[in-house]
Amino acid sequence: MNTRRPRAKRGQGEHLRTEILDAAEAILHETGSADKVSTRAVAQRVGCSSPSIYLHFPDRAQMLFAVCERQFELLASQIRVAADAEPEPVDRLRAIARTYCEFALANQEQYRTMMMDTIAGAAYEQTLEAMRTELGFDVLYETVQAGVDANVFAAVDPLRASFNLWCTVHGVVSLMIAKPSIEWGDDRALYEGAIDQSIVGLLARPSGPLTRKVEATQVAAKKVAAKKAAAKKAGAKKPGATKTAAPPTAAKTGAARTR
Amino acid sequence: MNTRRPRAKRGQGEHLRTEILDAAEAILHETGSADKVSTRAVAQRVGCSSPSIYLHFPDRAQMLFAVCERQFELLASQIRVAADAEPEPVDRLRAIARTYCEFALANQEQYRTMMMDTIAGAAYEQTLEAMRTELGFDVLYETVQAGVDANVFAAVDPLRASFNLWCTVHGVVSLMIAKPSIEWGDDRALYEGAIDQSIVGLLARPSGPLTRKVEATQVAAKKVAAKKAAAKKAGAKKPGATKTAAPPTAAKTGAARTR
DNA sequence: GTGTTGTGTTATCACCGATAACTTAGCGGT
DNA sequence: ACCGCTAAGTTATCGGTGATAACACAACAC
Repeated sequence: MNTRRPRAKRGQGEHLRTEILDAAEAILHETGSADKVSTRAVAQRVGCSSPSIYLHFPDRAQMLFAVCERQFELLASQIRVAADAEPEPVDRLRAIARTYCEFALANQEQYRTMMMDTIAGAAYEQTLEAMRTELGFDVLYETVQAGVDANVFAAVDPLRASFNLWCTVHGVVSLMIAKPSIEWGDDRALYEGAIDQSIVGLLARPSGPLTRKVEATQVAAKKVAAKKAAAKKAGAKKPGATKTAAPPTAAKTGAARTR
Repeated sequence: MNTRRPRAKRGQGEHLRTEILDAAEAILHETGSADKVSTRAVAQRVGCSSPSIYLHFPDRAQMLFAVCERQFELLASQIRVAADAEPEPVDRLRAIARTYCEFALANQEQYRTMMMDTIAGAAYEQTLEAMRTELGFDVLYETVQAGVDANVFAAVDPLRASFNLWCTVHGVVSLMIAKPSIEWGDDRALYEGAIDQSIVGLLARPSGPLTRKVEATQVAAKKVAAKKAAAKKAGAKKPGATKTAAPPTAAKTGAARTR
């Protein structure tokens, strides 16, 4: 209204930008719905007028993208850390995939806007290219490659195998995110099962020269079975991660809009 | 304005409903973007006023949902037909998955709104339950079950295995749909590869009592490898299926909005 | 004829993203 | 000390959205 926002100093125009991002992130977190992150809502929270946002972002979409990107920057490092904690390719692969799933379910709206919405256009193409490293795909690829080299995995094309694993993992979390009203059961058991099965499919076949590897296959398979049983028993969900975005509320209130 | 729409007879209220659905479907098909299917646009095309839509649908979302559901009704039968054409479990599974992918890529916007958008709420929960049959999940499950019974597949939980396959397939098509600007290469090769790898992971291990099945595994694996090579060579896309919805155009023109 | 009600309409609200045109504070140059 | 440029915001406004309330009227039952 009348209370003008104190103007930033000459070089400090960027400050409002981060303020906008903070506000948008807060709204996204509170409402659990990207739809609610409107330019006006953000502006009101920041304490500026809505056109001011266009001083720093060409688009509402780009603003939202920037918000999500901030979160996604953590993903690669999380994956890297999780991967480095496991020396064996199989465990390493599992750790990578698990971290990816946990991240997606802990940041559902961010994951949705980045990975399940179009938000395309020329500006985002290269950003998505960059996301290949942000998503930790490199780590995944390296791990598969290492597994193939060590004859732990079958001699498949590592790029293709990595992509397929990515697809599976994305598939399960995106379904869970897109359809929160479905009775999925234990989230964790669900994606762990999908991961396990994908990895099993990747393991070296006994056809090769090494019969010793057959044993490895068997061991891994047994491990998988045991894990499944354990997961099935544990009815309780992981404490913090899944419910951050509160999807049911979002579904009732906000999601009736276009998206 | 002044030209009132000729009112339907007493019992014929439903007629406008289908007219609305037709118009919405046409707009969806022409623009390639669900965002463009606004109540006003539909109303204008039908030749009625926009509030009239609310006579037949509680929501814009439900209207869109009804449009997509009409398309999805074809999926189950398509899957059933494709499955019945293949007697062997492996081929059957591949046919099911392939049909699913082709459907998704041929009806991208419908697939997106049904499977990648929240549009949740109480009304859709049961509809999604019904979708389990609409998606042809039953056929998939039965096939996996049959394969397990015939010892062609490993003795995994068929439900879980089916779900995992569904996840993989959904993962690959949803990524392709969500990110049309990425250079995916040959669409078909992509999802065929993912399907093959998933199926290979499902095949019976030699550990079982039947050594004869090992051979089957080998044959299938070889088939997969051959297919991959062929797919890699064939730069041209399949003629009809993939391009119905014309995703690149959609990305350029319509999809710049929020979604 | 006279209600009742199905089938619509017009008018309107509260939003939304985006742009044009205007303000004003801060800083460099003279 | 002043002047002007421009960065950093503003107000006003446009066209569009989903949704609702209040009204109009034709068709049918009685």
